Amino acid sequence: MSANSRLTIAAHAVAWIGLYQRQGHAVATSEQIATSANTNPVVIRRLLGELRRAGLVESRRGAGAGWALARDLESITLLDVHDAVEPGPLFALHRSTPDQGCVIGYGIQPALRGIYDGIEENLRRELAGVTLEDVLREVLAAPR
Amino acid sequence: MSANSRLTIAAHAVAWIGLYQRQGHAVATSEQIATSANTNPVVIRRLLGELRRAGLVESRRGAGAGWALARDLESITLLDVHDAVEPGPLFALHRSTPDQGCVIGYGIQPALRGIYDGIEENLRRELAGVTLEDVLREVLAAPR
DNA sequence: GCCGTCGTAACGGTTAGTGTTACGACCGAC
DNA sequence: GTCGGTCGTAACACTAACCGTTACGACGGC
Repeated sequence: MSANSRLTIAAHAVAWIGLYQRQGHAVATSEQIATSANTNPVVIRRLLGELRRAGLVESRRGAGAGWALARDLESITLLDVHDAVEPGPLFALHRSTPDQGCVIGYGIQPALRGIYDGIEENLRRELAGVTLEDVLREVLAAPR
Repeated sequence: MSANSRLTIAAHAVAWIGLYQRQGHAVATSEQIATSANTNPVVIRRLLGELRRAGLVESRRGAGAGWALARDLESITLLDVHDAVEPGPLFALHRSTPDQGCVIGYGIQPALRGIYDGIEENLRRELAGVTLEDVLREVLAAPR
């Protein structure tokens, strides 16, 4: 499947809440975020729910309810968001285990797993090096 | 994203052909490779067809037909295979363009694209650092 | 009690990957 | 020239994931 946009929408939501809070508001609603991201409020609530389980945001219910950051933008990295909304590995191995009687079939999975693990570890380091504060700064730096 | 196994199966096929040729055989059939990878010959032919378009393998038709490497295992990298069988980007942006009247919605796509591009460039460097010769060596190094 | 928002279930549409069948195209062997 | 094995590719069904949408109960400030 072509890549999905879960990380993008989740990062969008977190940056939006962060900026909104800096403007003096206590909470942001899924409706507001959905308007900015041009999607459905339920999509936002689902993603933010996963971020809440990861301890990145908090939600309040009842009247005047909405979402707030649980941590500073500086302490939230793209890796945090990624791990919260993207469970699977980057590359998958065979769907059904290859022929264990074949030399290649026997050794290919350990070999590729080792290679893939190293690559994914590097990817995670990259994602961990970008905070949502960085993202917001670059967003605000866009020329109009 | 639920990862797919196209890169894995394609690398499996290339390594299999490479080893088979070292054992003195001229060509490998999709049937043989499919048996090793525990999948369907058509799946192998489809993937190898993309590798052929990328200039990594060659195919012969008619009787005694099959597949052969077009280049040395040492000169084929995981990046070559990846580019041949995985067209899309790693992370996708918004499906529908965000609200351009919103500060976040306006700047988020350029910001994320820049970040994503840097990460993908690093991923490509990693993949380019692993040859199919490396893969085959690690495959054969598996203890029985 | 009212009303706005979250939380979540349920459903359908879209897309991609995968497995499978089928059949024509091709070509070496004989 | 025929035969038989393999590629090349279309076609279809199945699965899974993501996404959008509707609906409705839960919650809590007012």
